Amino acid sequence: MSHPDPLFTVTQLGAELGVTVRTLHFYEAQGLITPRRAGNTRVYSQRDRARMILILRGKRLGFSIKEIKEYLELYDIDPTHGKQTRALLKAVQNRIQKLEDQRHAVEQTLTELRGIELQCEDALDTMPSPATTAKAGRVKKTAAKPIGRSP
Amino acid sequence: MSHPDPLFTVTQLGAELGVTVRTLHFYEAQGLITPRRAGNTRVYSQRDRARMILILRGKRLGFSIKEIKEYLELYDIDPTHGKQTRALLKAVQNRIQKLEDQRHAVEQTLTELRGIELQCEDALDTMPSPATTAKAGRVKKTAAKPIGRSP
DNA sequence: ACAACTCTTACGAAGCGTAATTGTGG
DNA sequence: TCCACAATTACGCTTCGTAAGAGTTG
Repeated sequence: MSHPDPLFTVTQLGAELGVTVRTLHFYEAQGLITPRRAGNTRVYSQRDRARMILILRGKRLGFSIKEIKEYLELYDIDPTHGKQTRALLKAVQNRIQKLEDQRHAVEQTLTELRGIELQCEDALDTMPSPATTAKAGRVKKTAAKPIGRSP
Repeated sequence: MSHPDPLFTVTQLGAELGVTVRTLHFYEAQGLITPRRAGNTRVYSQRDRARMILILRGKRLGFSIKEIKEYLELYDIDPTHGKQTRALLKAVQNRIQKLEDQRHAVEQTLTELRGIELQCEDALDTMPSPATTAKAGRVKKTAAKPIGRSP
């Protein structure tokens, strides 16, 4: 019962959580955490640390600072955590939808990029080598056009 | 032979390419396009239009303005388009790598989000309904805790 | 005196959106 | 005179990184 509430300095908490001091300051300025002060110096409690962990998790999952803040505010106010859970569920489902869309976009872009990759390689094959202006065997004359015409 | 080089105004070109006037101005400020001027008014040529199409394609594929600019500069200078093609190939391969990484991250995040989604639904089931403080049958008492413990 | 922190203030970056204000041709 | 479009200037948004300058504590 000697340490019911260990405290941290910015640098300590930052090091423990793997974020910079600037980040802690920033989240505070955004109203996500409100460490107490010893005079002018910030002092972080366990509760601040816990909130930071929630915040960082939210970030990993792609939520914005604003979204995370709203969530935390619900969390603070609603004692049953009912509205809070429902809000979170909605947010999570929205996020899932966005990520699935994004996955589609990534797939499409990858496909297109691989096409261009092939065109480039093909063009380089059908081209005299950098210093060897004419010597190597040019094999196939398939029109190269690296970019710009196709789609 | 009446129209060897049709010209456009900002609004016209913007409409045709599906971008705003602001975008055209911005790309010009970034040095990607340099339309001529009729007095003070911008006049876009076919060449400008062609460059814009290249630019927009680059954007679709996720390249930055700076990358696109470098590419266009090579394209302007190198007559054989050799260095240009090799540079493009590298850039494309880098981009492919990044997108594959991103795809991985998206998959992971989706998995985690679906887990949280289930936890939320579960918690809401195991919880008295919003106004019906106690009446419905609470079935399973699986610890709910929507977020925060199971990093 | 110096190292090691801490604090505050503020510009930078990416890619335009969104005014706000001022022409200008018809 | 009024409309429609053109131009310039510049702040806003997001999430911190990166100084810069100043104070403190041991």
